[in-house]
Amino acid sequence: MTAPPKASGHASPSEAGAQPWSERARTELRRAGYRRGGAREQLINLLARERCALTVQEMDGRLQEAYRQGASPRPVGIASVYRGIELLVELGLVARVDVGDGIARYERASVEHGGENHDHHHHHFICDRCGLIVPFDDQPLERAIVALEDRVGFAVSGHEVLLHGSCSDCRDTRR
Amino acid sequence: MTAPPKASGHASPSEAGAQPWSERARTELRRAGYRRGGAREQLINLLARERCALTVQEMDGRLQEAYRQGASPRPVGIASVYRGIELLVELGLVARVDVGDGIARYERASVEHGGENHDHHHHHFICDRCGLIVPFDDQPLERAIVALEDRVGFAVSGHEVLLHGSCSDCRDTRR
DNA sequence: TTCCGTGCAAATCTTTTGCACGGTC
DNA sequence: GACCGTGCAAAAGATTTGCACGGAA
Repeated sequence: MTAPPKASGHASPSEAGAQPWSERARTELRRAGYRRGGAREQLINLLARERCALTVQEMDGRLQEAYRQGASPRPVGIASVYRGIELLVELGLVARVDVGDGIARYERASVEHGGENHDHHHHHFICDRCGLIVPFDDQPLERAIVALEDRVGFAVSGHEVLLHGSCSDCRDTRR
Repeated sequence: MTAPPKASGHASPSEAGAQPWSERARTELRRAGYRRGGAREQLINLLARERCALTVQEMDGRLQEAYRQGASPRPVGIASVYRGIELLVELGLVARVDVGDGIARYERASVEHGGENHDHHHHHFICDRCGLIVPFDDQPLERAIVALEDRVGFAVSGHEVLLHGSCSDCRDTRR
């Protein structure tokens, strides 16, 4: 857990309009009292570009490559990736997804507050044989979960559904 | 992935009757060609006793304590816990649950084949503030997932639902 | 000018692997 | 008697932390 520097403004999430995720992320960071920095900025841009979950290794790899191609003045350290991700998760801007292989993955969180602007809310199917991860969404499932959230005695802030099994390729190739 | 020693019998799951989980586990292990061993046996008994997810550290701690109290001739090494768990997961007898703190948890898997004997199938609510894990089950949710499983183009062998949020204690104690 | 954000390297923690011995089949 | 299962210790990864410097406010 990180201690916010000084937290100048109010802490409630902004109106969460139809603005792109990267804008929302920058706004929330500033609102929470964080300064702007090069590594964090590159991380946001990277996550904004991706739809589905990435590992820290993958993020680091892409940032290294961007550096090699002259896109940034200095290399982004992997520690900064971890620190940036941790912060974004704390602020609810990024969701962590554990598919069961012991490596954490992260993707931008969709806006869930108003119910509108589900800017790509989805869940994951995992092939336990080859590791393939396929995103999917399903409205009936979402409805069932929302209904359930009201019934349980907790303040639910997010949910995650994982389907494990075999993808079509692996099913055919019966080992 | 572990290579089965010799795999004497057929590999399909047994009829999965109303027998206790520990019995089923021992049967499946034998059926898959594995021998019986002290550490594995103690691990099965431990998991059979627990309803919800345990970390490897927790399992190891309880086995150490059992040893100190003379319940076993020699201490169970943590490597054997990892190896035993891996095997049980492979055979579908144990399910891995990742709640998002980077530490793997394991609990016995319920029988899902016939639909009967759901011997404690459940999902988890996680308090992201204090780490509390609360199991819950919900029939409408299960129905939605089963319906979805038929619709996706994969062979789904299991599913997991995680609700993140704040438990009543943490919600009251607004930090 | 102050204090935060960052890169680098070391430290920590979880999980895996190598090896030799004792037990199961 | 052959080969598997296990404990111990070392190794391998993933993630976190300490520290000094450059940049944002």
